Amino acid sequence: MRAHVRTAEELVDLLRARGKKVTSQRVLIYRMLLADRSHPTAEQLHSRLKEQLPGLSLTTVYTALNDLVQAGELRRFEAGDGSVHFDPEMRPHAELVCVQCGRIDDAPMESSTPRMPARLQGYRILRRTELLHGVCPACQEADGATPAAAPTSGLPD
Amino acid sequence: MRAHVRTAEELVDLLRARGKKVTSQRVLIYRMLLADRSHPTAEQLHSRLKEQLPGLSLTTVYTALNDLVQAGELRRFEAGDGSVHFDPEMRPHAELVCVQCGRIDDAPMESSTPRMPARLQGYRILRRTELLHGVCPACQEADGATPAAAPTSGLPD
DNA sequence: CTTGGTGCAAAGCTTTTGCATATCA
DNA sequence: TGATATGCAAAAGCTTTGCACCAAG
Repeated sequence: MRAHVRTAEELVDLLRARGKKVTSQRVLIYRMLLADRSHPTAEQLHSRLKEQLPGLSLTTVYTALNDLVQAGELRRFEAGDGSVHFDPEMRPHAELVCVQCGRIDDAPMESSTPRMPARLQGYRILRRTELLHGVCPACQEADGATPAAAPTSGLPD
Repeated sequence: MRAHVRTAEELVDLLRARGKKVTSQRVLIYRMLLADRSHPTAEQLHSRLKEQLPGLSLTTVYTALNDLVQAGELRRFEAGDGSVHFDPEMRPHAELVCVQCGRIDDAPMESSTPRMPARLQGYRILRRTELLHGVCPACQEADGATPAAAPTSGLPD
């Protein structure tokens, strides 16, 4: 089993291997993706990329992203509020989604099992997505005065 | 902590308690929801309901569903392909999503923990959604001749 | 030169919104 | 009566599609 692409160079190889063309747009898009751990939406990615390549179209971003998802090099998930996000991290993990500000972090899925059975109730399981909705540290503070939410002392974790 | 609504009568009480009005549409919608374990989309629910109440509008279905979700009596989730589904089952469980036919089943989340920490990486966790994408039994058979996928003999389930 | 990619505009879907009317409390 | 719900049509937001042009192999 091949490891997942983690550098722009590997992405170029991947494109070639799939009979795709290495365009400046894709190199840029993929590079940005790999450098970005914020789980951007297509739209967010596009607006960031336009700073470097003003002519870049949203359509192009979509097709590039879709290609990568199909190639199994990019994870696509819906945050639960209708927004669609992309994550180049392919190792099993959960997504921490802040219901207030929309921020998303990866939760490395500690020792507690990445439990993904090969089969369950007759289904052949292919992949797993775990979303943990909650309130991020920053929003807890912003909510201010809620001492019960973010006390400095011992929490019933 | 109150148990979740499980009968149409309880739903009527819930409506009253929230200062809502008990309309024939809502009673019908809620009844249908409770009887349906197929994780319907708003559109599916609407088309089924129209058989009983031809005049029912999709808008009304949406508002009724949104109310229930807000009341914490209905779970809303995105299947991963853009479709949005509703599930009256509020006990913690995973969703088995067939990537071929779109069927969705609940996975009771056996003994293996409904592990939902109160906190994780500083986030205060409110709820958890687990999606298991795979191929359902029917589709495995339909894919036919794939003996490795759906043998008639002992499955390593 | 042949195939795939890009960019633009238009089409498609799903969900929400505005508003007049009907209904429940 | 007074407030909420309903239904319709229109608006919105996001993603895909059709097509002419461009660029990589």
